[in-house]
Formats: sequence, C-alpha cells, structure tokens
Amino acid sequence: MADIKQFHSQLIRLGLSTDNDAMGRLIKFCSVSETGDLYYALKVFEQMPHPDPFVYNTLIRGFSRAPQLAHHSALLYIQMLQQEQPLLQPNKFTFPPLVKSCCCSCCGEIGDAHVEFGRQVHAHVVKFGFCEDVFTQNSLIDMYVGWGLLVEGRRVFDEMPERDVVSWTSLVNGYSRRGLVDEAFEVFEAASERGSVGWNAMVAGFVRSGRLREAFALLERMWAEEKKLDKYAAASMLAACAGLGALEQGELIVDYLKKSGIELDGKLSTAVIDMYCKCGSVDKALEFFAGLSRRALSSWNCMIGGLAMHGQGEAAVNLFREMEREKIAPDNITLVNVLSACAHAGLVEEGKHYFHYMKEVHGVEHTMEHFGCMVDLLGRSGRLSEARKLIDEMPMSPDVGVLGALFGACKIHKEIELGEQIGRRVIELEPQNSGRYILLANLYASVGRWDDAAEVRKLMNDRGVKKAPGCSIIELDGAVSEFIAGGRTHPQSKEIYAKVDEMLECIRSEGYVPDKDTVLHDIEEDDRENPLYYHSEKLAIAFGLLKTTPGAMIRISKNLRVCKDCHQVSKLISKVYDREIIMRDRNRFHHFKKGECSCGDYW
DNA sequence: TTAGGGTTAG
Repeated sequence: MADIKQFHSQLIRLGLSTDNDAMGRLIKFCSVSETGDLYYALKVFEQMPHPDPFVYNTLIRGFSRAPQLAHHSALLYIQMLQQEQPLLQPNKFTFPPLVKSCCCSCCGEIGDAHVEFGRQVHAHVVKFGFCEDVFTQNSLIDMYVGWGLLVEGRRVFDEMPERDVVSWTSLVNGYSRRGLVDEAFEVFEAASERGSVGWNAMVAGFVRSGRLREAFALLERMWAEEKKLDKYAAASMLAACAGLGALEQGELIVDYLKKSGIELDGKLSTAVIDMYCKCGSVDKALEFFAGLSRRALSSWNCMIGGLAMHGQGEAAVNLFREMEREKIAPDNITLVNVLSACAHAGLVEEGKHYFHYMKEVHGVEHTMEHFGCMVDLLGRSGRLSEARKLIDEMPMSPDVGVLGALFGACKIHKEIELGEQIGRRVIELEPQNSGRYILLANLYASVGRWDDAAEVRKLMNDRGVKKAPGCSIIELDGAVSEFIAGGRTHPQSKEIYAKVDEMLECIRSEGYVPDKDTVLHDIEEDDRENPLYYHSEKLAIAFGLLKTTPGAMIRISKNLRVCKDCHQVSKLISKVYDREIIMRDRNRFHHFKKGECSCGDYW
C-alpha cells in the first residue's frame, strides 16, 4: 500500500484527483488486490465529484469479497442509483458482485431482510435488462441455492436462454451442499459441461453425506477419464480417502500433487496430514508435516489430533509445546485435541494442567467440547466423582456428548447405579442413537442383570431403532473390500471363514479364551451361529492374511468400536502370525504388534 | 465479473 499512496500523491500533484480514469485504476488496486485497503479506496472515492459506473462496480466488487463488509456493496449500489449529474445506470458488471454480497451475511445468519433485499436486486436485474447475461444469472442461482431456496435457483437456471459450466456447477453445488446428493448427481450427470469445480462439488457432497464409496467411484472415474485434479478436488478426494481409510489411493493423490506442481497451501496440506493420520500412517503424516515450509494453524491442529487418535499423548503434548515455542497462538480446536490426547493416553495430571492453562495463558475459553474431553479423561481413569463434580460446575448445562462421556466411563468401570441413571437420560436425549441402548444393555449384562439388559433391547426394538451392522474395510492393491459381521456375500467367503477358524485355533494355544460373557449381549450380536467368531474385523484380518505376503502390515478400518474379544484376538494374531495390524475404530487407532496394543488396553 | 477445499471430545 505504501507504493500506492505515493502513486496517489503523484496523481494529486498532476491534478488528476477527480479524474475517473486515473482514480478508477487506483480504486481498483485498493479494492481488489490482496494487499489492498478497502477503506483507503472508499476515502479516495469520497473525494470524487462524479464517480462513474466502473468506480462503483469496482468498489462493490471489493466489498462483496469481504464477508464482514458486504453490506457496503448494497449501500454503494443505492448511492449509485441516487446520483444525479450524471445519472448512472448499473451495467452487466454491477450485478454479479452485488448479488454475491447479498449472500454473505455478516454474522453467519441469513435473515428475511437479506432474502428480501436479494429479491429486490433480482427485480433490478430484470428491470435493467440483464436476464440474458450469463454471469448475472449464474450469480442469482448461487444466491438462491446458497439460501436453500433450491426451487428458485432452479427456476433461474431453467429460464436461462444460455447456460455455461458455471450455471450447471452452481446448481450441482446448491443441491450438494444441502445434502440432496442424489438430486445433485442427477444434474451433474445431465450437465453438458463439467469442470473441475463441478467434480469437486459432487465429491465434496458425497463426502459430507458420508457416502464415501460413491466419492471414491468418482475419483476412479476421474483417473479413468484423465481429468486433472486441481487443489480443491484433490482436497475433497483426500477427505474421501481419509474417511474410508484408503491409504494407497491417498498416496496416489499425494504423488500426483507432487508431480503436478500444485501449490500445497494450508488447507491442502491439512487434508494430506488428515488423510495420513486417518489411514493409520501417523509416521508419514509427521514426515509430511516436518517437510512443510509454512504450517497453518489447522495443520498443527490436525497433527496434534492425529497423534491423539493414535494414542501418542506425549508426542501430541510435545508438539503443542513446539507450537508455543514458535509463537503460534492455539485456538479452541488445538486445545480440544491436546485434552483428547491426554484422555486417550491416560495423562490425567497433564490434562488437568492444560485445562486450566489454556484459559490462563492463552485466553482460550472452555467450551462444551473441552468439558467433554475432561469428563472423558477423568471418567476413563476411574475418577467418576471428579467427573461428576466437573459437570456440576460447568457454566452451561451439559449436552448429550458430555453426558455420553460420563456414561462410557460408567460402562468401563461397571458403575452400575450412576451408569443406569445417566444411560437412561442419554437415551431419552438421543432416542435414535442405537449405541446408547447397546451400551446400557451391556452394562446390565456385565453385572449379570440379564432381565434389565433384555428390557433395554426390547425398548430399542419397540422404537424401531436399528443398530448399524459392524463393518470393516481393508484396502489391498488400491481396491477396497468390505466385510459385514457374519456376512457371506464375499466371493471367497468360504476360504475366509476357514481362515478365521484356523486363526482362532492357532491362538488358542497362546491362551485365547473367547469372551463368552458378552457373546449374547455383545454390540456385534448377530443371529447366526457363533456370532462373536465372525465379527467383521476377524473376517477382514483373515482376508488380509490370505491376500498379503508374510510379514506385511494389515490395515483395517471399522465403523464401530472394536469389541473386547476382537481386541484380544488381534493382539494374539499379531504375535502368532508375526504381523503388525493397524486397526482404526470409531474413535481411535489400535496398533497391534507382538501381542501388545498401542492403546495399552486403555480405550 | 459468476461456482469449489482443511483441523473439533464421546
């Protein structure tokens, strides 16, 4: 800006301070450039006796790009219409940014007033004759779908005399962002033009809705059609890989990024770190993180969270300290991850320390999530009364997450009375969450209260709540295979089941005793015989043993939490077959090696 | 001139 101010003073000396052409260029730089200064642009503008539409448009565009200041765009537009001498009319460059500014609400909330103003702007588009301008119409589509007014967005789209790739993409994006992924996909397939933004909108939609296989299928289609991934599509694809635990595909994307020279900005780097962590390769995440020349806050957060997920609590705390040494201010997410790292690794004193420290030293306020972590930390380690005390002292009333953490702790420590009380409360708060019923039923079962256990299961059935079937995924040679507990749909299921039997026979000599207590009341319960023996993770491990060379690591990703019996079996298999097994469950990783697990049986 | 990506406890 210093150069610009000097340039400005030169223009003034030359007597050009009221010249639209000269001042227009100056304003353009101040409003549109990354290093510009919108308020300076506004000051220059205020000195101009007769600004022209170019000047107005440029300022409107500048303000429309700053969500907090977008209301200035509307004010400028009104001012432009009110100007006399000379009378001004908006042109086709006026509306796209003006419409955009209608979409940006200053506080994240869209009020009726915003929508009303947007409709008035739409009326002006019609009045001034820009119904055939593709840019303006595209902006209107985006405005309506951004508010969730999909029918109106669709109407604009349908009435356009000509459409371009942005029109199609905006519509796809509108459906996709509202979770109407099927509708989005229909438009996507029908589109006469598809650009990388459209591919990305579609993949991101699938990822957001948890439809990872479909996201993945699109990635394969993109490779097949030799479509180039740009940094946005790559980030979405990495998120799909992270969700599925598809390390090989994720690495293909990272290789592609390196080869194509796409700039690794903060968001993309974070997506890479997240992919490595969630695919079980925390070492590669660390290596990648170490190689970054600039690290965004989200990258630090993601790396600390990744270490937490893998039970490397001390490493996570050390990384947090390194962050402090580099004078990077942590945010609430950083601290959620630090506390969760302490909880997963049983670092009780450290957790307590950072809980106070975050507020005192960094001024980060305690949120619900921080209390949730602390209740988990205290409860898991058996300090149930301390956890209760913390809940009682919370400044806000605890949400179902915080109570759920206490409930989980009751299950671990067989705190039947408190568990029953909290469990019932949590079930009523989230009556559709099957996991809560199962946990309470198992808590009753663990102390031999079979009738109560059956009553909870009946309650769940009566309410029509279904448990998601246990499902494990294993990626071999880039292909993802899926196993459902007790399922026999796999073409090689005969061999796989035989392998499971062989596995279990082998580990019996190492002292394996099936965890029979929970057989009938286990979260993986299935109608078939010996349900416990054919849990999805056992099937996936058997498949891994069949398909990989001796000594190769086996990576499995599971949709639910791993049960006690499968945990025990995995430990023994890692010893008997001399294999490392990395298993991701619903909330953390287990590294099985030589008969031990990285979680230290603390999960 | 218009459309897109990341990190959050249980």
